[in-house]
Amino acid sequence: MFSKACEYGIRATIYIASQSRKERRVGIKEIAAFIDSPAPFTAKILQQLVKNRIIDSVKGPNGGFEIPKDRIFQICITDIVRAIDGNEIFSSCVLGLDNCSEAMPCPVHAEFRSIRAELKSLMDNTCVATLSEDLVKGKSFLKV
Amino acid sequence: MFSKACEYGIRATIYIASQSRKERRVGIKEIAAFIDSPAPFTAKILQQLVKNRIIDSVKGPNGGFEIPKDRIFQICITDIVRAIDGNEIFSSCVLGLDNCSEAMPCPVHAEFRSIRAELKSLMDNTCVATLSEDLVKGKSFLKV
DNA sequence: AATAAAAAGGATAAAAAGGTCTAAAAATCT
DNA sequence: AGATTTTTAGACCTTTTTATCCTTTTTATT
Repeated sequence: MFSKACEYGIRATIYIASQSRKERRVGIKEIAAFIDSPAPFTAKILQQLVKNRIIDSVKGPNGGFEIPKDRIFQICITDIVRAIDGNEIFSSCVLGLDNCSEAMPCPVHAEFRSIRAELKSLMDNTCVATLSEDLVKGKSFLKV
Repeated sequence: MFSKACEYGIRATIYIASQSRKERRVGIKEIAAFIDSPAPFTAKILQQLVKNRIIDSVKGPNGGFEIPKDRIFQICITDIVRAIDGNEIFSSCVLGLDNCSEAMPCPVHAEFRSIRAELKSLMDNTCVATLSEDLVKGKSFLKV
């Protein structure tokens, strides 16, 4: 469904959010260890998230990544996916046709219409605040 | 969502089914031209589908690929996807965790539970007969 | 029997995704 | 100011996916 990069990106964002709730900035090594991902690769992905204004970074001693507290309520899964995998997952044809549309639909176009809308809606309405809250409470996990 | 191989596999199966309805066997070149896919690569994918008893092949002059008429009602999208991409799409964690489960869920596990079930149900209940019928009637398309 | 037509199989190549490494830049602390 | 810590940036490597090509096998037709 998502690329590896996107999976790591979502997991990292949720972890950073969980720590930002406690006013803690976290470094790349800590993030990679907590979400069980390759550190250098994860660093690359976080750079993309910084450029897309999803997370903030601070260099130097006591630096790291963080998310302003109010912003964790605004960031939804869609934002992270768009920043890393782009818009294709929402817009492209299930069977890979270049110009699939209501006027010239692929054979499964109608069948997938509503489920794709549901998926989009789900991702639009699931914010990082909720996801990180569950993590903090020990109700969800980011590795194993 | 699906690999390129799987997209071609589904498109090819629908086209073969549409011709099998008319008792026509079709060769790889015709299939690739109709669904606008690379012929040698598509041939490889069809081999997998033959091994998985989704389609039949006949060698020699007037040979090609076909699907017994009654079988087009039994083949669903799930069958094709399983034969090519395997079961991961149905079973693996959205965020890539190895042991994501109800007991140790990833942060989006609950959110995606019902939509994944819907997706599975949709794919289980969409058969090649319906899809090829729409194609024959000119209501759906397999290229451009 | 010879020929031609078609899929099957295997080796190879190109492109994309996934992942690593090192040097540079920025910020803090002493 | 200098040393240290941390992100940033870019080049590089590896694996997987996508795609091609050539030979072999099978079958039908003449």
